[in-house]
Amino acid sequence: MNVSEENLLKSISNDALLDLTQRYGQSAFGFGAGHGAGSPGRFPLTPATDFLSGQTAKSNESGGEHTSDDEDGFDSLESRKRGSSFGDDKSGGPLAKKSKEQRSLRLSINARERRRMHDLNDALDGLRSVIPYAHSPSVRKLSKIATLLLAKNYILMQAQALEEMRRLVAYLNQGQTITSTPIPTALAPFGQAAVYPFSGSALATCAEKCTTYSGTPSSLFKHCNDKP
DNA sequence: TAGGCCATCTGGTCCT
DNA sequence: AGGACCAGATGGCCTA
Repeated sequence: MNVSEENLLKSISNDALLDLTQRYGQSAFGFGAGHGAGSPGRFPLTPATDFLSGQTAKSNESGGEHTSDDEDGFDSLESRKRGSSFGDDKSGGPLAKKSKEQRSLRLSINARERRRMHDLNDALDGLRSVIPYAHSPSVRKLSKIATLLLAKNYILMQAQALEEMRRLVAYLNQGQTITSTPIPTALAPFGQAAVYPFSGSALATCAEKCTTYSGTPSSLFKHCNDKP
């Protein structure tokens, strides 16, 4: 990851991500063959506890199974569907001038790269399956960038919740009880409020969030209709 | 139709 | 040398 990408990720806040993911609930599932009529609508964030059950997505071991069409360079469905002229020696592509040996090498490299990207996408699918957003056929799949940003957000949320939990346990270990003694203000935010600073979290306006996180790249706020 | 997202190809660079 | 990784280019599909 280069520096600019890292800065981009660092600049994304919790709420920017919530908005970002909500944006993806407004249109039909839109990925490859999955395109189709879907009922528009926002997908609600599911409670974090739903994602703490220890469930893990199918592992994405590199070197896993691959379809045979990865091996020949031009038999993949996508390649044929695209009708790309890349490497098409019959249409005068870049490989037309190269020897049979060079072409074979190029096809091998292409297949390897394709396989690598498929592994990467499998890993992203695995990530999508364990981060908190509605997984439904009628809900559009998170984009790659949204997946990464939401995952980062989720990790930060979990880390913060864990810290709050530790503080609560430490407090209780001092001989206090929740029922007899009000929880100190410092511990009160344990839970959603700790990671969602806006009052009435679900009611926070886009403008409020955009203003608060003005450092967020504007491209991630394209959905915001009331941006200041 | 423009813009977003994606898959694929390609050449370069780095590592083993 | 071969493989992994990366970024740029290209074109297809979909949505607003």
